[in-house]
Amino acid sequence: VDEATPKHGYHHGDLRRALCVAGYELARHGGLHAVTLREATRRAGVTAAAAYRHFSGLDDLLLAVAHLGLGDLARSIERRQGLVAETEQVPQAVALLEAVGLGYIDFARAEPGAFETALSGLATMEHADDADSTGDSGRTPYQLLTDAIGRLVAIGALPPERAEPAAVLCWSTVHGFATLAVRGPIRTYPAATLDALADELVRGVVTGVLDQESSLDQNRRPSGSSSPRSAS
Amino acid sequence: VDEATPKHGYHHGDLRRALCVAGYELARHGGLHAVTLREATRRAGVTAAAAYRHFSGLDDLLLAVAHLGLGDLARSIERRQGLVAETEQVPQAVALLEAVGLGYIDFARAEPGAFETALSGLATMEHADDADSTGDSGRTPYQLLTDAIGRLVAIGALPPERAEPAAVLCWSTVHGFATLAVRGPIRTYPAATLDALADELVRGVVTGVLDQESSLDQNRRPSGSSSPRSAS
DNA sequence: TGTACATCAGTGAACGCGCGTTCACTGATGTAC
DNA sequence: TGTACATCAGTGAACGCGCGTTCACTGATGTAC
Repeated sequence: VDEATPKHGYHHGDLRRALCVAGYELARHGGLHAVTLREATRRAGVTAAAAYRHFSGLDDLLLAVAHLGLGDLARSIERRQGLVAETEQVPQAVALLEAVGLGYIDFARAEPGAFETALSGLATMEHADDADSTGDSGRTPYQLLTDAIGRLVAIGALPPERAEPAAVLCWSTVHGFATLAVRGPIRTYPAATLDALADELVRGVVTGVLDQESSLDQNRRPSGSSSPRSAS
Repeated sequence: VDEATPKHGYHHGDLRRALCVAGYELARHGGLHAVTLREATRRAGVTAAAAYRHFSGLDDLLLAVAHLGLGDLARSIERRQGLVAETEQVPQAVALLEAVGLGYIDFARAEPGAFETALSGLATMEHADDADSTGDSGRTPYQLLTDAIGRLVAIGALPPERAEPAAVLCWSTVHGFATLAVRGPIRTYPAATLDALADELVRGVVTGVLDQESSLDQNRRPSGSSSPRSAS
């Protein structure tokens, strides 16, 4: 992800790459909305039409930019996981799952524009097998999440049929916090407060997911479990 | 929120209202991005410049549209709260808080475009005291949340100093799920599955928030509770 | 009650903007003989 | 090794688009006498 090194090989060298990087920079500073074919080509020192040699159109560039964001998100998670100390099997596996959530929140707070772009729904996160969308371990953010949960299943801390709902619940929780911390009402909180809240949130959801009693008996309470639809 | 009833009183009747409604309709069908001064005025059967008699510009209209969305969101929450059966103090208060989350998720799923617009950060949710942003009870979505939590505090189910973090955690969790259910990876899940997941999620977070043991001792585990910043 | 006037909501035309996309082109690169 | 040629990455000009915003205007409304 280094800039303005045109390493001439052919005409431009690797214009596709340069456009991706320029687009990603735009995303970082102005969010999804700021990523534009014309501005990306301008940054790359090239005519707008040149982009069409490497992308089918704007959407194609946006997708590539989103993949770059997912890669950085994966690296942010990997960094947190790298800090997990070795200990007994279960607590370590728990810590690795918590690191997924904490790294996710780190990235959203450090790079709100890139986060917004990566998670805007352009790249369907599960199927993002693009090389750019993986971290140093070669895994996408989603794979890092499912791997951490798979590990808990493997050591018997989570029943296999709970793996998928667990992934959804963890991801929802962390994603919501990240969103609110970036452009929601808690964006003005001091960083230390957000750190503490993030820790608590992540610990809470992981604990909840592993707690059989609260997660297995879905019909615990008789009050309406179906949903009234259509608002106003 | 009815359409095309110009109830002539002055020139147009109430053009400001008509433009809000037209803009809200655009938001419902196409999301924030689809709300445009020109299209809203077109829908209202009026020249684009006419909007400037009632709004200072596009942002002003967007804010008004977001407030309408918050109002519908509040009503969606109130609908869920209306279904809560009378029972003992604590379980009823718990059910009222859960209803906030469930109504929030209902609204996001039923009206994704309106949801996106209302929560896009235009209206700072806590300070949205506009009349349009309140439900039938005269309270905004945020007030409905803090009221439900305040009730738990009042009956001694939650220590007062936990009220604010509890609000943040509940909101984050529910908001994340709503986002992922609307345009995230679980948007393709069958409705019944999402219903079940939403129930589980909401119950889980409320339980977690009320569970003193997991929420009060913040330094339970020694592993890093500060945060490494800056990604990539 | 009727007329003159001030107000002001909505008009219609125009502005500049940046965008995505197209097209015939040019000129550097790599290849065939 | 040198020349002729095909390839194709990037050019530059142009297209139409819808947007937000401005401006002098008009004509209906409400008010003062």
